[in-house]
Amino acid sequence: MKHHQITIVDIAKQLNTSKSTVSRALTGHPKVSPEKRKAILDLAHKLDYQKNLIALSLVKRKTNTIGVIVPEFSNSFFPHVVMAVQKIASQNGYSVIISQSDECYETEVENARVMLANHVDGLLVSISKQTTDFEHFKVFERKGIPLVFFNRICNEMQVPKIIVDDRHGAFQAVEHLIKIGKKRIAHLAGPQCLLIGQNRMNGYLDAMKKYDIPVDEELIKVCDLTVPVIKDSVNALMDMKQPPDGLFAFNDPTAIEAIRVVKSRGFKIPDDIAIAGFSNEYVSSFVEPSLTTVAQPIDEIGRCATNALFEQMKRDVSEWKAVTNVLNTELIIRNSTLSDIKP
Amino acid sequence: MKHHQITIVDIAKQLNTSKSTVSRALTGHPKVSPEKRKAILDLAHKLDYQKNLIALSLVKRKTNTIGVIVPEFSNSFFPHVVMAVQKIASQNGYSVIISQSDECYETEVENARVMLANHVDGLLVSISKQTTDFEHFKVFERKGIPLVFFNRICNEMQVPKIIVDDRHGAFQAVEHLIKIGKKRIAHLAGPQCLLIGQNRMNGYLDAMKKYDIPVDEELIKVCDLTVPVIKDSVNALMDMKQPPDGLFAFNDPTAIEAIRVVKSRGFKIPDDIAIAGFSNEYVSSFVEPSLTTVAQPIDEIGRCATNALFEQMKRDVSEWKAVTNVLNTELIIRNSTLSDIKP
DNA sequence: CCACGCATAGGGAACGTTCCCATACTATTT
DNA sequence: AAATAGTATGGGAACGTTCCCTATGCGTGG
Repeated sequence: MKHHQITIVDIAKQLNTSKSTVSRALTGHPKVSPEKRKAILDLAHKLDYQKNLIALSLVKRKTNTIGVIVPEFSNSFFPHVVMAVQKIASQNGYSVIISQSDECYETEVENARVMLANHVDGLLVSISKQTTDFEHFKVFERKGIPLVFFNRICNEMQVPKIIVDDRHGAFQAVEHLIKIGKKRIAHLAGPQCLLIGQNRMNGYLDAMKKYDIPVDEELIKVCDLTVPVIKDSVNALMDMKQPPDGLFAFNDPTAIEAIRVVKSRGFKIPDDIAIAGFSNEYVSSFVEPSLTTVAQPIDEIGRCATNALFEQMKRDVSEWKAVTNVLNTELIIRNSTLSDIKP
Repeated sequence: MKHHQITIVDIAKQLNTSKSTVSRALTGHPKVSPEKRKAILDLAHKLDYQKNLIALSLVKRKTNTIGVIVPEFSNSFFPHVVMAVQKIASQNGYSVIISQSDECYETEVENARVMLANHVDGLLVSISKQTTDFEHFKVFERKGIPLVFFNRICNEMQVPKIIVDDRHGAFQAVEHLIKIGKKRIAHLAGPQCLLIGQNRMNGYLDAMKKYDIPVDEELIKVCDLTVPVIKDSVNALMDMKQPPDGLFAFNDPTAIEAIRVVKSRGFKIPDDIAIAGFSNEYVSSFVEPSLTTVAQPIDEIGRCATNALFEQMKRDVSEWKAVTNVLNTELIIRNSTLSDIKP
């Protein structure tokens, strides 16, 4: 015994009218007599009638759904961005389909395929650390589906991008390390295929250059964001004859892992080595010592990206804009770079 | 100039065949000649053909989508559960629509409405702290759409439920406080409309009873999970003539807030007051002192809930089961209840 | 009294797919 | 050689909605 869904045809039959009239009444079309409208609305309510958005999507060729592809949910950054996205989307009557690439290229391609098959009206993407080919996103452009990158962007595509000023943020963090008197400053760099990896490294180099500190290649370790590699890198740094007295990490999870290693080896933070991260994860204010970091305007990133997407969706393909929106970062100084700890 | 979507009809026309044959070739139906199949598959690939899942959903009356409604994403618990859900869903060829109620009843009702309109094939729910009426979920039962509650459940509905043994977990935490010698143990309780609020309170009472410690009503403060209320409650406790020497909090964020207040007033943890939480948030191992807490099997909750939902979806409405799956918790002892801190 | 305008209502195509049924053709069996 | 079985193919309904087009009925002005 199949469950029958109530449709406008059912309502029409019961009221001896046509599905056209019922449709008009339900969508608030003016040309329908008040009595009939009331009868239809009442019956619809009584029967728990729910418009079938699937059918509507088919005929309108528009799903009122946007997709979001992010690398992962394990840190606080992306869930918080998604929160902001969902808020704006639902204000505009849109649903959100979220998927995670798990930092894996193949999964990302599959995610994109699912988004396409589900006919999202627009897509927000922050790419995985493995992604270097963008064919799976270019399909969207060809099909006329707007795309907006945020945080981790694709440079070779002409679409709106929301990023923070990673280079300047990194510069600020390293400058701060220099200003508190550190000389040998190491950098745990992120994947260099990610633009943010390059930019944060460049910020590091900018600061070193500005203060005439020679860059020691040995002090720059490119990591892939996995715990074992971070551990090895930090151990290698601290094993040096002249270990670093300052450390700027690609992001907070990396910095926190570095803190763990450094502490377990008996070094004092920040006196032996001062450490700074990037992204101001929720957890960063809680670690011991609390982590100096570069904060990103998470809500604003989500809002800007979603708004940019909706703007794009309103426009015809021929009028698509490709502005890159660079948001400001803020250096947050905490105990991992402050020697006089207040209670 | 509208963007035209490639359909099976386009492919059929180009190859002088019918849409039926194209459909068969694309779905892997056996009765199609090898040459024709190859020609169709090749052309489909060449044209970037993407099956329209919307049309498919309409004809199959099945969307291959499940919905998830959670209270919020601001802590790590729900995002991690959602990760597990998505993993299993995508393994089964299902997409996931996620929405947050923001702990607000009205938003939850709206979320449920959207899920219904999008015709999800099943729904996973953890209710908001305000929810006491369940009409918006009962509609799903009436429409034959399976529903599974997890973590924060609805007792009055006969559907599968995945919970942890909150009562026993709370008991373990409080027993631990008693065993390390604490006598005046306070409880920062959660909303009593939530079953987990009641159960954790009961676990607290169980432990007190077992060890013949009289319960002082003044030591039980019901909170609503907002920071100001937690602060006030903790301050009130510490202002008492005889302040508590142990504290069991409804969840980790509450416990962490309590740690902040207690520390800022100059009390020593755990010597003056030992503190335990519930849920083992990611952040809890990083706070100073690290927090003793009751861990929930996050992945398992997500997996069990999703599997239960898929089981239910396979069955006819008349054969729906309503088993409640109670998962075990684990007490994790950290420095907030350990006086001899190792380096 | 008839033509006309206007308001309301109904019929039916369209959206893109699947799947049942019918048809045409080929191969097998008696 | 004819009947039969089987195979590949095409036609068309169905899913639930919107919206264009047409029909009906009514009142009004010439």
